[in-house]
Amino acid sequence: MRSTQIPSLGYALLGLLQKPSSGYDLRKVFSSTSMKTFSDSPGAIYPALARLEKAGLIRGSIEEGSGLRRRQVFRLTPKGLSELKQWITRPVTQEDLVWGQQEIMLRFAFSETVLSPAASINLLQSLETALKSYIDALREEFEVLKPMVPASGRLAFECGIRGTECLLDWTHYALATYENEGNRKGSPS
Amino acid sequence: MRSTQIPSLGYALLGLLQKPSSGYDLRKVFSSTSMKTFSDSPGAIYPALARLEKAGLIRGSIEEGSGLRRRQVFRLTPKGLSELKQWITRPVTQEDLVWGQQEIMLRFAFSETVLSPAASINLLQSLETALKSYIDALREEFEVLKPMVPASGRLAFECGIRGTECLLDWTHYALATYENEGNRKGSPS
DNA sequence: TATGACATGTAATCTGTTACATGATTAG
DNA sequence: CTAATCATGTAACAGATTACATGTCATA
Repeated sequence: MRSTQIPSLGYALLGLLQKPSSGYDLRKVFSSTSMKTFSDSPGAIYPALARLEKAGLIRGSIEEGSGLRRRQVFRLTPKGLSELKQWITRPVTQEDLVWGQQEIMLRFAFSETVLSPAASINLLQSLETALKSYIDALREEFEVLKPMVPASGRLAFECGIRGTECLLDWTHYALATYENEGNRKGSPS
Repeated sequence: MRSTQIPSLGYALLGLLQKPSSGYDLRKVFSSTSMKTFSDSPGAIYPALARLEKAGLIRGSIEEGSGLRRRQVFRLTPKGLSELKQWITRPVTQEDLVWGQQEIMLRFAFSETVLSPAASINLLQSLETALKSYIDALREEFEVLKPMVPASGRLAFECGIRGTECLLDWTHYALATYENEGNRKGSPS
């Protein structure tokens, strides 16, 4: 019951298309950088691009400049940019956390260039709020679960809690980083 | 290119079927506990159970005891138990880490009851090794990436590194826990 | 001119999601 | 008797994976 109609591969593509790219370029990003969580297979990317184009979020144009091979370069449309902005701006829900941090991080990674540092800070604050109540919920569930499971089960659950706490620490670190940057800009050099 | 033919829902079901359960019981586990990452929808679970039964890994039998409703209870077959053991015992690869910690934690959570505390310790040690080299790889990639991306991109990447380090800390904590338990059992009370 | 890398795509298949359908039992 | 809940499923569809197909260009 995710509130999204576009799967996260779609948003990853929209985000990367801030810089116009071909399908092949995008595949290389997925296979070479540590966005390997996304598939670099043509059978995933080309259909996804076709869907985005059909939805009017991107626009492909065949590039025939300097004796190159046929290469279709995709660009964000205004509609696509606005969809991307909405996705980033959306408040972080408990559901987002349950389902995984990956998509939240993707939103954050794109937030600064698609919108602004202020938007990044907003997203971090929203994440911080969601994390705090999520950690409380996990701790409560842990108390209930503790007597019912073997040591490995308890430890696995604790791993989840620790990971979430670690993410919360990171949001504080990230917010501090933005504050320092703001000060450096704001104060006379 | 995951080395698994059975999707992780299948293994989650096998693990839970250490205790014989109906499809409905299993759905309740997914919806009520924090295994919400798995779908609790009948359209996922019943077909998955049917596949496992077809593969000979579980066996369903209709329970007609005390005027109950029709209820099919599934049990692990010897083949299913052996498949489950193999899945847990498999060494942790870099691929497993890229794809997400979730499945590794599931393996660990089941390890103690399906196999033994010794198996849990083995899995932790395998995870530790994989994490160390993965963290090195991430750090290297970070150095390359750092000058090319905006602050939010750098921070998102750092979040990944920190999360992985946090997981490594947890493996040490978990190993220490098992050592203490071993001592308590081994030493005179 | 043949080989391999570039670039794009399609087809078969599998899994999961959503929504609906079925029947049995219990509570009011 | 009727409504709600238990328990099981199915059908239609979306998306990903794998493997294959196609054509272009560079180089040997």
